[in-house]
Amino acid sequence: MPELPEVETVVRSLAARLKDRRIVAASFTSRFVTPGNRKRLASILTGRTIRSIARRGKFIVMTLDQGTLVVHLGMTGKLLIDGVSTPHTHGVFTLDDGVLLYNDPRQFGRIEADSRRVQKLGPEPLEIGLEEFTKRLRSRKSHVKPLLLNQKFLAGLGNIYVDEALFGAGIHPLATASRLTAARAARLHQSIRDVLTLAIEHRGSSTSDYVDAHGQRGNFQILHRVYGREGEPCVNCGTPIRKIVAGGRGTHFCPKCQKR
DNA sequence: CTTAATGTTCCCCA
DNA sequence: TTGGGGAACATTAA
Repeated sequence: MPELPEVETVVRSLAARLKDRRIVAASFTSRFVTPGNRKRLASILTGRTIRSIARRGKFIVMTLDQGTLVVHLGMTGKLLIDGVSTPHTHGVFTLDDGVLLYNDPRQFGRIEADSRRVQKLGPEPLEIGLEEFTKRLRSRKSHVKPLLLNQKFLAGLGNIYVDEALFGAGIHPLATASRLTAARAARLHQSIRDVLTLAIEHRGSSTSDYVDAHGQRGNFQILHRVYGREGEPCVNCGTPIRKIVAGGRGTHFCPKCQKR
């Protein structure tokens, strides 16, 4: 479900309902989503008031009157306001007004009361300036696709938006980061901003089961230009979109428009 | 039955 | 230390 635009949409859809709500009870059932002492986590959160909710990279960060609640949605995590409990509900936050559920079939997500993982993140892609972005690219010899997936390099991009951003910039996913010209680095910087901004406007991509906190799907998937379009014609040149594996992930690109 | 899926982390090797 | 490849983690759908 979750890359930067999806997490941003979830945060926006949660904000008004969660601000100043008190957690009157919490319970957790997954040893993967909530590693360690689940009862202790529940007791830490019980009685706390949610002061604010924000996104950092792909993390949802709730600032409490005491401490912090950090949620990562993994691949299939959902936070649902007043949702219905299912066999995949692994977290229940009973609020003074309503209930917040955490559903996650694959259990790759995490619910934690500390922000150590958030502090290791690289810069926000919508905030970093061109100069700093170019400098960071130049210092890395890796292929550009796995580099953009690295959350320490840049926080928030995932498999869909890296493929879309590289297409927008005309850069091959296996291009070497340090060898990109200044002009191509600038195109990439702008392309990342454009694709993320547009995806947020369209409330994220629902390629399979992503929904926001009210169960509403996103619409950006219909505007994908390469992701999930293997064999279909490139929107620019008509060449069939190719799919390879890069950085261990399915990677979609136009072999004619994207140069190494 | 096999494969792939919006993610992260760890391990092995160069 | 950097970087690539693969596996692991759980589950579902094609």
